[in-house]
Amino acid sequence: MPHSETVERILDAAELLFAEKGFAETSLRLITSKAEVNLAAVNYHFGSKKALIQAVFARFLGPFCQALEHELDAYEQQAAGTFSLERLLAILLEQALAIKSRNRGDVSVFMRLLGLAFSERQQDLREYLGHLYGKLFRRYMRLLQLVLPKVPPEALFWRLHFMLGTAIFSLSGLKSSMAAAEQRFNTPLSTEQVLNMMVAFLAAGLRAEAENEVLGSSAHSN
Amino acid sequence: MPHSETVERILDAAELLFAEKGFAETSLRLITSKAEVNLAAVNYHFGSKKALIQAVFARFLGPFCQALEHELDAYEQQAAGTFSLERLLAILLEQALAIKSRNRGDVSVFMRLLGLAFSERQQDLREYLGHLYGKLFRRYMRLLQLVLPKVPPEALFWRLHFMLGTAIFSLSGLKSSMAAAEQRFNTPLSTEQVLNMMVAFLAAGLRAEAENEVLGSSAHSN
DNA sequence: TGTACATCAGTGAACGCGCGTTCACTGATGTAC
DNA sequence: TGTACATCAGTGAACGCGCGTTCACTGATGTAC
Repeated sequence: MPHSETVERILDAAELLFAEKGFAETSLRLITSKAEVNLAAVNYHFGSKKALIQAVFARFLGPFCQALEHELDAYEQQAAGTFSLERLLAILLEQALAIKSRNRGDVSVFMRLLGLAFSERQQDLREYLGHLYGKLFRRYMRLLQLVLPKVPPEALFWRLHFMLGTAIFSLSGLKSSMAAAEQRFNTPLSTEQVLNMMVAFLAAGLRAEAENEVLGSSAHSN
Repeated sequence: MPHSETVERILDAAELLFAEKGFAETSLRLITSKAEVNLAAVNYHFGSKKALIQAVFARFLGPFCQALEHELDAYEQQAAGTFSLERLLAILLEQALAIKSRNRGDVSVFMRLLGLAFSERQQDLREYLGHLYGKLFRRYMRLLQLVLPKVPPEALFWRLHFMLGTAIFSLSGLKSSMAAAEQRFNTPLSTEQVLNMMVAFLAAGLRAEAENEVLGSSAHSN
């Protein structure tokens, strides 16, 4: 998929529209008319709608993972054994935030796309991403474990899932939540302030002492 | 929308298929053939696909909210001023779990539908739900505030969003995550054990001390 | 320098298909007199 | 008890529409000789 202006315009339009409406509800006609490009150009350059979806993900996840990897390298060298959980979380969120300005979008676009990858019926997309970025995911998990030696690996696995949920879900709807918060409390917050709150929330959750059994075991087995 | 066997069969099929594939990718033909019912029956009984979607939500959210309200009543009377955060969270998750056995589904169905309500382009669905269940949501938030007097309301608002994300996201993919965990650690967990871990994670996150500024304020403004 | 050909980004119109919805109709059940 | 009519759940076939994809084609640019 080499570069031409048409290719870039299609990717730009598709990225925004997918984030806004999901894959199924975004037609090629909508994408090409927003991109001011011929309808047939998508199939000419990408082959199919499915391949366009993968190209959209490759274009924004590639730089994100590269930058994250680079930041982790730098931090590992500099911090040399004295990692901070908060800093590790902040690095992750900062990279998500950095993607936004690169793509003239806001974080929600990035996070909504990530959310789609998990929630939509795109099994092959998930496999494709897992194959490309699984290594980085495992590296991040290893770093977290290093910082949280007292948390058993099984618990860490689940807490990482909980954390993913918080990040993807809350940042997907960040704009509308910020509007709701401002209307309610009359004090506008910056994205950075919200992310700082999120880091505090996640760090405390990840550090939690071992759980009690609070659910009634009367509960309904699976 | 009174009761007839046909109506129930349509709702059952639609509930499962919507949870599995989303709204746009679930056609009426698919629903009616799974329900073994005539194609025209959906429009006959519900009027439109959109109205069917709302009916699906009303059917499972109604009982859920009623049960939750009832449990909160009981707990408020019994605990009389000595609430526990963990118990409050457990009550919420127990009700989600109870819905599952009522509907012969598993929790994922319930949570995936909830997730759809937040993520799909169904603005009127969200308004409809907000109107019906906003009161209960605010009651729950008030109870949380009571248990967490040291957390400022603004922070609690955000932490509640973070918590929603964890619950909806992780429980949506619960089955596949549990399979992945079992493959990785060779020790099968029950749904209740996962939920206990989630309560511990959320309780610690909700209780977190005030946040530090860990994000570089070099960051890109919104 | 000129001509023939290959390459390739892009186009316009059409393809068949599955979609949500509509409509005239059926057949069973209940009600009025 | 019998007949006429109303109601209503359900049906089969068709409607127009928007979808992703295909295809023959154009026109500009580069290459070979």
